[in-house]
Amino acid sequence: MEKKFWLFKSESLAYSLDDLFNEDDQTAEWDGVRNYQVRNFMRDEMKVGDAVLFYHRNAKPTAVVGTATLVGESYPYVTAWDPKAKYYDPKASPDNPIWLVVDIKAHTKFSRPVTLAEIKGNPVFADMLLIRKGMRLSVQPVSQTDYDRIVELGG
DNA sequence: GCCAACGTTGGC
DNA sequence: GCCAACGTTGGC
Repeated sequence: MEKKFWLFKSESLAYSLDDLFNEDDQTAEWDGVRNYQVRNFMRDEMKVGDAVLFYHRNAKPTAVVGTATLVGESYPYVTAWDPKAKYYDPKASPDNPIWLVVDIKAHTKFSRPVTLAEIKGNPVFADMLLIRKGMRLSVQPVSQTDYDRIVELGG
């Protein structure tokens, strides 16, 4: 299966790339997805070894700050049907989990953030979903070309 | 904190 | 199946 490339948006105040590096094995469950398009990406397209750009929103500045790696395929978010769960969804059930999670492992921290302003200002990134209509997707595919460019800029 | 853009829900 | 109301995202 061909390797794919993604951009994961994180609320940096709630969960930053440093937090991910501080986890055991630098690995964490990416939960809280509540968008069907993103769910379908997770279900249908994410594979072990896919590469992830880690993006901080609500940071100063908003920027891609490093990379991570998908360490497993998606699996049901089993606590969604538990009323006490952080991301409780009354429509979820063991027969119909609805929502999925994936595990990602921190890979690199850029020597400098690649800011949204920089990406917007550079015509080579004009096709990125990040700055287009799909801006609101919290997880989105990126092309290998754009991935490589951003990694090169970030060092 | 504001608010525009977009997704989801629910009445009909 | 339409679409208005409502909720969420996310840049600023």
